[in-house]
Amino acid sequence: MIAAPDRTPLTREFFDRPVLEVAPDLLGRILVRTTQEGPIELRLTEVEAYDGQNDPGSHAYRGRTARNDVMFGPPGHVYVYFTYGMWHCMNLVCGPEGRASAVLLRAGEITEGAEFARKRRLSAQQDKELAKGPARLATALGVDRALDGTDACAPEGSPFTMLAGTPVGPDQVRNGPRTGVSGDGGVHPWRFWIVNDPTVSPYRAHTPRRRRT
DNA sequence: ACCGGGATGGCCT
DNA sequence: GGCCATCCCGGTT
Repeated sequence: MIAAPDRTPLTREFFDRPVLEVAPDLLGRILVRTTQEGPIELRLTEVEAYDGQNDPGSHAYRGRTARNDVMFGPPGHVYVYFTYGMWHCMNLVCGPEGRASAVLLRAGEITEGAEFARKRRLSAQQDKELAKGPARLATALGVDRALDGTDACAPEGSPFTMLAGTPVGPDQVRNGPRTGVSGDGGVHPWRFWIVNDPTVSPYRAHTPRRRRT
């Protein structure tokens, strides 16, 4: 018997904890993204922690700006950024307020509303690729800067709702260096994923862009 | 598995 | 002014 996922929304207190506690605890939880067409549900399988303090990899490392403003606000809200001229990625702000820590949502399994996600991810060959990678995840869920600052501790029917889902035990969690983070040298093993999950994105070390010829 | 190209905003000098 | 970015994709080996 497999217990049905718990559809109780996560409270703000859940996010008002140190980011290294929250990040692994998010694995197996369910993000509901309610779009115009209908709800899409994503079971989180891979995340990364970013701490606003003494973390050169964090967008908040050099202080508060218009772009990262939401990270400095209350926990449980969504920080969306735009990168590489093409992509959006989404984070969940953690506590305490003002510390500017956040969890990057790197991958997940679409458990509901895949028909809506497929329309945004036409290049995906299989459903397990729909949200395999942070920009793919944001694309599948129709997330852009317009949703920056949205509360994820909101009732179902709101743009975002985090549900308790089915947390995974410590034996199912693995961790390692963060992906694509410059200036980190892999010193922070702050990437967390569910062992052997097919939706987890492959590890890529950071490679500096070469100038266009 | 491993490349290279794509594209633009943010932030530092 | 100029670098580089919490990356993806398609082609090739």
